[in-house]
Amino acid sequence: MSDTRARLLAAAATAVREDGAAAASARTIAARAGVNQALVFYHFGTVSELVEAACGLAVDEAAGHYRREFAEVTSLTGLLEVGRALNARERATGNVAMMAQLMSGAPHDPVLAKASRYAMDVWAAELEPVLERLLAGSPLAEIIDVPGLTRALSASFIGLQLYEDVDPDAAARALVSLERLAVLVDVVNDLGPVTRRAVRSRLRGRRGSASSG
Amino acid sequence: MSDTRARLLAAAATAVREDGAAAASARTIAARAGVNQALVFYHFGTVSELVEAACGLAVDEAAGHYRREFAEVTSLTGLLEVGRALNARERATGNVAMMAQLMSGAPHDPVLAKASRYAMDVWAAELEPVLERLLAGSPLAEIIDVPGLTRALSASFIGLQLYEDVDPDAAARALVSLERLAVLVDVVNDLGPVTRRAVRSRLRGRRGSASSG
DNA sequence: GTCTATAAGATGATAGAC
DNA sequence: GTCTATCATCTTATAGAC
Repeated sequence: MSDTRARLLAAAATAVREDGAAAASARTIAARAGVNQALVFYHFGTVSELVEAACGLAVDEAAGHYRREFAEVTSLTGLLEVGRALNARERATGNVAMMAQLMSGAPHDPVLAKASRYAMDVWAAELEPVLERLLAGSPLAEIIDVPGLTRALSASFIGLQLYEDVDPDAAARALVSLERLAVLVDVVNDLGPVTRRAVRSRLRGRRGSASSG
Repeated sequence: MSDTRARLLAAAATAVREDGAAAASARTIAARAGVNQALVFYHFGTVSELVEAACGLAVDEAAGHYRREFAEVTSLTGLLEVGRALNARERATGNVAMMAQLMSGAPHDPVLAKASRYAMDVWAAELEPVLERLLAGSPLAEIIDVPGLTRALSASFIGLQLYEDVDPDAAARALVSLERLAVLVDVVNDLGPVTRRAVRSRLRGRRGSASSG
């Protein structure tokens, strides 16, 4: 890959992270890359397509880092700790902010919508099999839709990232409380036979009650 | 309040909802309001300040609608149903999309950050006392930080709103799976004395383990 | 309070020299 | 592949007529 292309891709990801999707123009990106503005259009056609390519690469790289760690997790508590480290690292690198910016542009830019969808799918593809494995055989398996929960978690972290720029203290507290909730799930998941049966029968009775009335 | 001011406020909220915060310029807002572009600056100083005022009003009005319903809720399942109706309605009116757009502009615009914080605080002020009341005396009260959970829920819905424009089917599934999780919390909350004690002791043993390990 | 006109600048995108 | 130059259009914001 040509040097200019690579520089533009790196600069575009940084621009989205630091300036936001709305301010990631051909000129600001090119300035970051140290190349001429017209090269954005020569190499990528439109600004959105450059951003799409750049964020796709960034997401691929980021998600790949955790494949091995995810594979080694054997409990929900363990997943929680990997998740905590992952979240801290990705926030520091700005990848979550990048995804949040991407998604905020999605409603009015089909190319950014496509890029956002790809990003969410990549992360979900990493997380989903882990959750599937950890919840197998649990009383929760009957009520929890793993693909759905995977997406809910991913989307929640996007929302929390945006909240962090709005009210850092409140966002940090919110994150901790989500982790507490995960501990609850873990506890229910690991109950002894008697308690387990009690919870299970209650879950059965309630299952879908929120949907049906 | 003058007619022009009111028209600009209504138009600004609509512009943020439908065009996105990035495209909500003085000209697009004024065009929606049917007034001259210069009046944005005469009445509100800057575009951001107009947007802030408009979204503040929209949030006040939206949150107020649910005060009575929230007050009448007596169970987590009941809260879930109010939440379901609330979510459906606010999505339809575009208020969640408006908040998401507001928050996406927050990192690079202090005025939008202030508006976002206000919006989150208004909703949290409605939801927090309800959760506090419903969880009082529950084994969960020991592990759940209600203010934190309130913010986590609010932020999660922002993330889910953004996800909806990216992948509607996946977002809908994610929402359902969050509701299922709420049923789990409700079940644990309503356990009989024996099961309750078992869960409680396990929660105690685990409490904070995610933080300390 | 509302308008026109305008300043000063940013934007996406293209043409054409090299 | 890279550059300069340019177009048409958009932006925030202000000055000043009415």
